[in-house]
Amino acid sequence: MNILTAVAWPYANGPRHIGHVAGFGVPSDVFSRYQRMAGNNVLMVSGTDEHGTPIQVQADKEGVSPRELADRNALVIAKDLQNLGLSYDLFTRTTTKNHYAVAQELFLGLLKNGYVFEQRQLGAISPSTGRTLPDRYIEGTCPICAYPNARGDQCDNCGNQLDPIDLINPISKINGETPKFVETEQMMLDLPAFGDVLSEWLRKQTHWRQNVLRFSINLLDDLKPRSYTRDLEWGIPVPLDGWRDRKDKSIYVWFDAVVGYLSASMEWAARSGNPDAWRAWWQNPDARSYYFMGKDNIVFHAEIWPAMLMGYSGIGAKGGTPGTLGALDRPYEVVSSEFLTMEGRKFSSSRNVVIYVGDMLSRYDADALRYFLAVAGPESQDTDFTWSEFVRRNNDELVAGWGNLVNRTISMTAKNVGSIPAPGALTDADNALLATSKAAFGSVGELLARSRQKAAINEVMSLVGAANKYLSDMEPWKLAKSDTERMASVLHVALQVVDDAKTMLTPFLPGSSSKVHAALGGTGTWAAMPELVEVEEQTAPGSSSYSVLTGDYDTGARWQSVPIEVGRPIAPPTPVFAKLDPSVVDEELARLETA
RNA sequence: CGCGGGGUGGAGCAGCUCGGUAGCUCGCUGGGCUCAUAACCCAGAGGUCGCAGGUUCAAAUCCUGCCCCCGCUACCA
Repeated sequence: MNILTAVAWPYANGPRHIGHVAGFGVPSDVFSRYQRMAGNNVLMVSGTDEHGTPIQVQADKEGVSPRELADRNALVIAKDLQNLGLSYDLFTRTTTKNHYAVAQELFLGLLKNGYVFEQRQLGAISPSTGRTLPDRYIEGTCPICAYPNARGDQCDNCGNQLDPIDLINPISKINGETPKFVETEQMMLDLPAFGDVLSEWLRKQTHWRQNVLRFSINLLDDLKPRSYTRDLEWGIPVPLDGWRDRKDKSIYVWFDAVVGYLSASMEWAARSGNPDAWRAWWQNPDARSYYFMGKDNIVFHAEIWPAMLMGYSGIGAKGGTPGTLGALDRPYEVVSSEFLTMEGRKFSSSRNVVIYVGDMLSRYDADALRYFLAVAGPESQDTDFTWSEFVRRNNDELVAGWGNLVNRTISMTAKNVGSIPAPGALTDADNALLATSKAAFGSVGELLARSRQKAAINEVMSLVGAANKYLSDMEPWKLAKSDTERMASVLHVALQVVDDAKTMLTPFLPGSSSKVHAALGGTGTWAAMPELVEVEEQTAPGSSSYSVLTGDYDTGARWQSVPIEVGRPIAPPTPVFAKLDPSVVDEELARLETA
């Protein structure tokens, strides 16, 4: 089967923190790596989301162009994701010519079918720049309770939803000036025209996580036309006569970002040498697309993006015909995570309640973080990241459970045999453990296919526990002195289970599984890692180059138990995981307070 | 009555759809083992499943009301 893993696009206004990768990064990579091992044809795409007001504002503050800011942050983010081992087939950017063209094509297709219309709208703009001032950038006195620091969209004091124009003494949070409320023309996406088809479609998605589905269906009650454009230069030009060259109009960043899934698929296809290859994931009833994100993105992936895809394909209250790309498939599943909090508080860069991915990876193994996020991440409810819990999970579960099983098994083998021993006659206990191990591929695989990653990794870890217990029961270190033939059988069984567990842990812990693969005498690449490469625009040779993540992940690793090869040399192992000193908890907490 | 999630032994969670004397990982106490990164194995202590009612032979699980925490409300994942 063809599987599209569509990963939310990190916004390039700064480095990403571990909450971001908990939501979209690690889960999507675990999923993709599993699907590839299961023999499916995976296309995993994403990139940095680089347009919009926050980047413009940040760039102004730093005195650079938005493009320069985006260039810098895009590279930082791509490197972080690379170091985390996220196996993107293509991680690109929204500032490519290809993306501009595809985003504009979607807009025109929707326009042609009547789902986009022009409307004059009252909105706040900054008098000094003429740019749209989003609601949350406006503050003022609440007209209801007189609270002086009410936000443009809501009063934090009385909880009422507000319209910024009603605020008393509104000011811009960006530069303190008084916003101007003016009527400007915008292109609107006619979301109500998709109410019926969205409702019908959503109600069929019973395989989605319950909370995601409920939330999505709930949103249908309040479908209003949404502005497709903004008064902002830093965005994709609106491809219409009279709009195209205007410096004060562009496509709204969200409507450009979601198109990235499609444009990145097309860019990947072009780079692979077959420009039509993307169609196998987008125009194929046998293909499935899975979208990974944090819960704040649900509305864009369960409502707006499906509406755009349907409208472009000629589905909706106004009918229509597919655009020149042809009809496009909707998401098969929107896999949304909840939120990770940080020592009990919400992540906040400005208040220093934050751990950046780059900082984390400079001090700890990628797999230590990946393990924590897989086993304790916000899969179906908000969860809290604490340093003490991170250290505990690492030391007591990853190192003491899995790392030690690998270490003790391989050490004994190296010391007593020097190679993978041939088994003698197997006992009931031997066969029982082997059967448990083999059966786990089915149950763990099924959980992974359904994105129940916590349950999946827990099941593998309980196999690890069973193997540790098996060794305790069999005491091969005693057999080394009394019955080397029996010892050989026990070690053989244990090594087989270590090999199986290594395979099943590969989606979660690709780096350390590769080490275990090598320690068991395996050769070649076991779990491939993404590469950062410099590329040129396909459609515009000679234009400026940029960096993308890509890779060849077809390593031959398969989701199955492979009989270990008797006679393969086994050397004394080096520890696969590092135990963390408990003092890092205090060190990190101090870092949070002072930095 | 804006929406959603949650409140289960010291910590983090599962169980709740389809009611039947509470489970997992870790920690703690005691013991064992010594191959292994003081790792591994066994045993034990520890919970009236947020509160109050109700339905039922039986409720963590269903119903009603209440309390508390978190997130979202469209540009902070």
